[in-house]
Amino acid sequence: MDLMAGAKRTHYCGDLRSSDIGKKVTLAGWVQRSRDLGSLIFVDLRDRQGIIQLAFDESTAKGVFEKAAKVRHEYVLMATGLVRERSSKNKEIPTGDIEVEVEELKILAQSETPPFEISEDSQTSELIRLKHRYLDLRRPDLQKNIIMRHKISKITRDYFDENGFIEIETPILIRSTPEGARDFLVPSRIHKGSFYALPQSPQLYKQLSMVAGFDRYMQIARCFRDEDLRADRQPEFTQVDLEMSFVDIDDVLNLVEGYMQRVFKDAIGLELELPFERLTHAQVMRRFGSDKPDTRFAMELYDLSDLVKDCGFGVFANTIKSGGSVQGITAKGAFADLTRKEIDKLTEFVKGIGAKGLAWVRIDPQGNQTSSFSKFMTEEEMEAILATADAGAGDVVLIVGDLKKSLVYSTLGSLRPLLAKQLGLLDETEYKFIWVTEFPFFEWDDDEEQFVAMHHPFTAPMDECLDYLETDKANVRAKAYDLVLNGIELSSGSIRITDSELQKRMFDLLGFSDEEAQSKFGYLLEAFKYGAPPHGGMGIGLDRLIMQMLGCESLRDVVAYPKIQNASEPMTQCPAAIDEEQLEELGLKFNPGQTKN
RNA sequence: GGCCCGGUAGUUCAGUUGGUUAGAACGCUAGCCUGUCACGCUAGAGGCCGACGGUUCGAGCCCGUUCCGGGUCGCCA
Repeated sequence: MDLMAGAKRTHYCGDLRSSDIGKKVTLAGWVQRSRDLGSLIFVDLRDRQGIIQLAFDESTAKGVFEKAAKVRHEYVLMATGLVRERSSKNKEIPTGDIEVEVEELKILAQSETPPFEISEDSQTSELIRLKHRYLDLRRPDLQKNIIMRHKISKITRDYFDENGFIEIETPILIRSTPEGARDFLVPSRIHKGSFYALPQSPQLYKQLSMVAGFDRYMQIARCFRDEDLRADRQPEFTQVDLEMSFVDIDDVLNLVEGYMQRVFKDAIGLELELPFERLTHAQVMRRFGSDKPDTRFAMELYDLSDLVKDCGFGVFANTIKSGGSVQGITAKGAFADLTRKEIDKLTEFVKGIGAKGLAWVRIDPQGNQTSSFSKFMTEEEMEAILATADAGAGDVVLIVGDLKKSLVYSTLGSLRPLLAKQLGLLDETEYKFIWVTEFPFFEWDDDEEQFVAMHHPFTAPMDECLDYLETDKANVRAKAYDLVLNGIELSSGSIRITDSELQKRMFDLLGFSDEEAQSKFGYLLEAFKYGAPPHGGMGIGLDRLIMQMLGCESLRDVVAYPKIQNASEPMTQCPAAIDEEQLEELGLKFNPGQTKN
């Protein structure tokens, strides 16, 4: 049976308007809802553009009317008829002034009752929706997101094309590199016992493409990381990956700013002001306690170490005497919100992330103080603290001290966004970008008790740090930069090392022997022997960007077929066991004793 | 791996100090209905109260274990 015999769709349901009145149209779509009034039937037909009302009444041919009466949720229909003005209009929908007086009706497919209603703002649990993602994706909000994603991808390609970039597809089956996140591995059938890895990013290939002379490369690249999931972290994700030759930091930053401006304007009609604020890593840490601060609100950190070093409160004084740090933030006007009980919750929170505790001062609207530590302090000392804290009536001061300055930062840095959310300081419609530059080159690793590379080993140090790479590791800064949007790390990049002498120094510093460097990155080092242009680039998290632009809470709302928290996909139930024969063919044996880690 | 929250009709939820036959709304089925648009009215079907074990005369409710989902910390150069 040829269901479509002779029929061609002429319009999308959601595109019809009053201007189409009198036209004969053929529509195809899914039944959103039908209202059977006896000898009058209305069917709301939905396609990706929207909904139109089909009308069946006494003038409808009998066979057609009876077919309309049989229609149920999510049946697939093709309807032909005349667009006419409605006798009673519906102001709620764009097509509410018109309807289609149906002459011919085909039921192209029936549908079982769906497990959940296909509607905007679904209240149904995500698991049930993901098991039937093809139904979930019929919902207008997800349709909108996925279509917007398409649009953003197109704008992205257009922008980079216009700026002379060439899209190059890099391999998905690549060599595993031991650095960074855990690799997804793919066993080789031909080379038994050997494995491909899925790329965490096209990093090395894009650098090789610079050596190859492509000069400006970009790719909308799928990347893979075998790490635990979060609301903003999927095991496979998409990156706008780019690399440019003959550039320094500013060139990359300027280009990416231009991209952001373009994509926000063309996709959601928002004009971003350039340039974005550029702050060094040291500056953002000192001011916000985080390398990806949300700068839509202030609540900046201040250092109380000098003020409390001789004070009567032993916790503070001893911390400073032992070389630690005491710092605070002030929640302006938070007296009513931050009750004792709420502060207790915050204390639990900070203990959960490693802090010893939380000292606090609450000032009521009349100016009366209550505090967790004032009984140990003189009046002058308290006054000095409140002056630095810029705290007055109605404010709450929160103070953290620790031997490790980094812990003080991370605690207050985590407290800031939490408080901002709780106190309603966040403007959901605001987009605040900042560049964080000059990341430290090395990071102190408590476990290994040594400095380790914070970035991949080809990241170039800042020029002025070249003199003391070996002698003052803590102060070596990299030509590495992040773009942060509303407290979310959107993208990350660097200028790379292309000088073989410098590269050798870096490997020495990072504890790579020549042999190790050769065996891990030999092909890149070899390539660099044949004329490597200076280059640098960036990877922009496309999923996160879209998520932010659309105001979504989870990546799953902007990825068509996402994984859930345990890294599986409920619809296809992957990952799944494979046949014995498949294992055998790969020369693999499953060891059930090692299923738990 | 740790911590927090959740799991009761198809869906979203309520369920009192532990006490007869576990409810509501929407959805579904059938009938009626000429301007609905969350149509209306009438009737009906639909439950392993996540699973296992324990306490008890009696468990949706209390205890233990476990499974599943969400968030988060670790992790993510």
